[in-house]
Amino acid sequence: MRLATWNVNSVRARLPRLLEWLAEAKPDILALQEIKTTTALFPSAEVEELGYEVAAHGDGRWNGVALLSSVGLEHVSLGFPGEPSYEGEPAEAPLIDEPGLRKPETRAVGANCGGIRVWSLYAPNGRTPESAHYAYKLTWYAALRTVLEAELSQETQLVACGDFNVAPTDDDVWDPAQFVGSTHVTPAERQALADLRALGLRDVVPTPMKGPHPYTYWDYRAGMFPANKGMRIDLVYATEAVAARVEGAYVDREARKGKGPSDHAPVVVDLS
DNA sequence: ATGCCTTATTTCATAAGA
Repeated sequence: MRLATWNVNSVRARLPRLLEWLAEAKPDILALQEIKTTTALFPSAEVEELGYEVAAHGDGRWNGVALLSSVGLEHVSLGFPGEPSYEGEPAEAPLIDEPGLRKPETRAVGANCGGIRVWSLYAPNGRTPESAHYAYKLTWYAALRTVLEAELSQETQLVACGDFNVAPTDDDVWDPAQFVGSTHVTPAERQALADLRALGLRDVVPTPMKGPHPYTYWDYRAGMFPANKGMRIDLVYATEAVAARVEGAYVDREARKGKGPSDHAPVVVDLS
């Protein structure tokens, strides 16, 4: 069974490349992030034509996640219980019934696929450590931890994957000196990842395919990809039972090349 | 080395990304 995760940076802008990649890589399960469209406008028909069932969770211009599966898609969760909403300024998100509370952003979708509980996750960016977005990021991680802990008491086969927007170690950024004072590398963010691993989840580190670092993201600007100045922020966190099934894992950096790529590459994991 | 930002929208400018 082949499972993959890919931040596509707009599923509609990326549709030709997504369809091409699906036909070529043939994942059984694909977790998508930053679909940047609504659930209704997700190109489900095109994907279903390739044999996938689709669970999409998007609310417009930002964020949005989806799960594609050719091995079943059951018990779909759009978001998760207790998922926080961004409560800082500006007040962009729609209000829900309770005064002052906004609707959670579309950052998580879960489903049971081929005997595995799978989550496609898009963690908040955080912007700067001083920002309300950063506090929200840590709150979101704490809520995610609570939900995964509950599910792990029931499930042995579970994968939480996606764009975590945190580089687990200094080896996971092209130049740690460039990231001093930035998000993605702070002790609190790395602790949030460590707290997830402490639940019994293992970081399935992919093979880079080029160079020593399995980066998954390269900024569009300034030739960062050709220079291989990247970050490893797209992660696959798997239970011990799933990790024991891993036959191989790699970063498909070919998908980052050419015309109209996402700024992230897919992470592909093969399971027995 | 596979190229020197890209996306959707409140569109010809802006906010956000990480």
